[in-house]
Amino acid sequence: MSVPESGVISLKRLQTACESCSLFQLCLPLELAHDDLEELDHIIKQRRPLQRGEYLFQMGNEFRAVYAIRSGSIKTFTTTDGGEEQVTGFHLPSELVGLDAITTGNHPCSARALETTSVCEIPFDRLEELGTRIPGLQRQLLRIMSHEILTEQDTMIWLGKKSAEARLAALLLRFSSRFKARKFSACDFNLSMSRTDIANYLGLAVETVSRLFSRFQSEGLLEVDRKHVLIKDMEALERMAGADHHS
Amino acid sequence: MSVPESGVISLKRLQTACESCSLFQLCLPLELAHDDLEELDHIIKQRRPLQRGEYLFQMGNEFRAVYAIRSGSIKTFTTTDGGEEQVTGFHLPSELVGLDAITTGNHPCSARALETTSVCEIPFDRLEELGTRIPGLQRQLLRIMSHEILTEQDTMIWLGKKSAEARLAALLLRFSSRFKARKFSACDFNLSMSRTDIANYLGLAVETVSRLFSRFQSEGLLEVDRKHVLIKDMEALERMAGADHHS
DNA sequence: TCAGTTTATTGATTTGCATCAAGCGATCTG
DNA sequence: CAGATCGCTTGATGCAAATCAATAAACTGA
Repeated sequence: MSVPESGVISLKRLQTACESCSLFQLCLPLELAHDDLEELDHIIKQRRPLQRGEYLFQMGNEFRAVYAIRSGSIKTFTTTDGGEEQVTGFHLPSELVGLDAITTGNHPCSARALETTSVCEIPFDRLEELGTRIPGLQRQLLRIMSHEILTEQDTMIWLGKKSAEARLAALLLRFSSRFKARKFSACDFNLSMSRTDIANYLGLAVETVSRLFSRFQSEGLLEVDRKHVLIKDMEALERMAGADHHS
Repeated sequence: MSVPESGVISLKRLQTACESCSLFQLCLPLELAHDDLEELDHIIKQRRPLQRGEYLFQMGNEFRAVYAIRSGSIKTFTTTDGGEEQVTGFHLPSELVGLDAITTGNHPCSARALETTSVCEIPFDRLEELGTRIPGLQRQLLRIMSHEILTEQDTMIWLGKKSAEARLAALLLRFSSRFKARKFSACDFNLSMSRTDIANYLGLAVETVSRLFSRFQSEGLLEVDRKHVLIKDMEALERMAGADHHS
């Protein structure tokens, strides 16, 4: 299937996109009328796929659009004063990236492809305008943002209250449930990001993450092979992820 | 000034409220027309002030409204599986509480007054409906949520990458700039929350926070007396807050 | 295909902060 | 007003995870 560098995608293609979960987060729970769907289609642009390491946008760039991931994966990160990188999130197909830029008008973080990644661009001013005419769309946008706040609160708890093993277990479970939501296997998936990125996101050292993977494997909780993970004892992981730092 | 237990507040009162910064976050940047302001007024309800320790809402409660703080302060927190409390935020006058409940329809955290606190209740369904008619209002709502996401990303960086001293310094600076935004002194303010709450929020032990306050004072960075803080060397604090964990 | 680079793993050592312990002032209560 | 409880502070000790160090394995590109 050939994809134009940038241009309106057909309604048929949008529907296919929804089905293949790529626009799931914004469209599916909405049950949009045919006309609304067509309107939404007209403002969405398909972009040339990004190669591994390419930037979707960089910190400080002007905010014009949000992006729905169709396939592949993205990491977002900021660069601190000291030049250190802090990973703020991993983003999978169906999810929306860039919503944290609304207030400031500039992207507060950079977004980079972790593998070959295909995204749709949704100009924000047009989405906002469309939202005033399609109440369900506006509401869904608020929902998505509210959900993002929730996820981040969860992450804050990991970082503040949980041990290294609990954090990694929790992250793996989060991935698992996100894959499951897209009807993929919940136990068997690939990590497109490096150990360094995982460690960075979890506020740990690479060595610690590496050791934990080894330990989880030796304890029979899972199998890891490079980027591939196979969860063998989901319940044990859940117990581990739930445990508070000291208890 | 007597306040009805629950009822429509007058337009005049709403304007006063905006001026006194209590609805700042939602109204002020908006420059609403007189008619719009009146509409907004009709959906806002003044609630009886909360006493210290009283709940505004509890985790699991049905989500019906967001709350704008007029005076006082609120802490939000979740309770983990192990019964441990995790403070997720401190909320000052002019700020909105409860936006994280939109997705789920139930409050994911509890909100409790840290001191005598007066709030306005804004039924969410009516706010949403009003937003479809006043585009500026809808946009402001998105902005506020986006800003909340940003703040939390910041907090995640504190927890993941910063030393104990950097975290406390950063929190004090955040308070300082929030007070300043409300045209209060940026250097001289009261902390309505306990050391335990601060420690909890920052992912530290109470003892560590206490030691840090003592050290900051002995180094001449600030003066603390019970709940009162006077920042004496803002730049040193900024340097401290900016430093990465290892550098 | 082979040097050069990046990424992952494992071991030894250090350290920042939690934990344990004890004391003190303030507020509560019968 | 005495005893209990709570919030805060300070000191001594222990441990989880960072850091340092070394090697292996996997990519990179001429």
